[in-house]
Amino acid sequence: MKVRLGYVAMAIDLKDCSPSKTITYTRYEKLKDDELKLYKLNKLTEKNLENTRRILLYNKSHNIKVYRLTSKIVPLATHNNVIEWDYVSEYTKIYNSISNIIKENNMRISAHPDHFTIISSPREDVVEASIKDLIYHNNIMNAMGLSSSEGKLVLHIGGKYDSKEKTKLRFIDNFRKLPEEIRNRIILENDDKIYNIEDVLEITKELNIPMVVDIHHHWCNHKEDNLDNLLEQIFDTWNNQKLSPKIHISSPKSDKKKRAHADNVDFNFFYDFMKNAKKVNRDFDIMIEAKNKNVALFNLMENIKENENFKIINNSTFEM
DNA sequence: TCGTGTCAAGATCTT
DNA sequence: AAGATCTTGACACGA
Repeated sequence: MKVRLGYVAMAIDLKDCSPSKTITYTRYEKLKDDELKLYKLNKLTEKNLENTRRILLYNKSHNIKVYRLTSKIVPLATHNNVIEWDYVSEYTKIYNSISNIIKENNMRISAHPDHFTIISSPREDVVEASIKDLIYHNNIMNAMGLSSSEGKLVLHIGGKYDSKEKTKLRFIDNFRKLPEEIRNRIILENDDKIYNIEDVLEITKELNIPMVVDIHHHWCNHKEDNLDNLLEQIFDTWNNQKLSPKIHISSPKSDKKKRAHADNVDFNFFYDFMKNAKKVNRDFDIMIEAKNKNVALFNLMENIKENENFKIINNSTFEM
């Protein structure tokens, strides 16, 4: 069973390399005229794309194939009062360069629109804004040459609102109204408070889309502690996909802050899960969601090296 | 240049 | 009905 590790958004040891530089709306508003506003948006976007490119080159040199893009490449991208501008054709060159790095190195690139993007909300304005955000992510992925079968967007189900059951139905209804290209990108994740693995599986099976299980969220929010039965079902949601299954992992920060992410991934937390995964015995990828980002990945690999049950393939890949 | 309050966005709990 | 909290990296601003 071969497993690859990946990380989120930024490499913390790369100096001055944030791919999420931004401007607050308050400050944007204060800028003298549209020309200056546009200039500012352009400069930040260019920098973020360049830094994303640097990170991908870093990943290449460290043999890291799994990476999640930041959602903040284009500042204020979907803000209603910000001038509409073309953040794609302005930078064809750099998008193409990014695309080439991804293709040549066979990288798996995803994105995770943040918690404001909720298609199950009973509020129409929230759903509308969410669709706008999905379109933005889709534009970025297309610009980077990532097809719907490669560039996936991870979403959560949403809040509880009236009831979980009604919300699930609303999710399904609204999902079906989305453009096909976007529907094909969406994969669903269990959350740490409301929608557990069983809830998410119910929806992904109905919509025939993949599920990503977050082990930390599962630990915070579950009916059955045991993953044995569920993991195979979760991995099976990927059967008609080009990509192999993916899971998210992080470990609780402390006893008091169970839901917060720790700096690194606790090896025992990871190992407990891996024993479950071994029973399914299928190749998959792991997204590490720890404060120390890429360094947490390297730290975990160090622990893995010390354990005789694993065989190291390279900096980010191992067999069990 | 360093530290700290604030920031586009939602939802939920408290008051 | 309004405010605090969750969570996050980076801005904004003052010392």
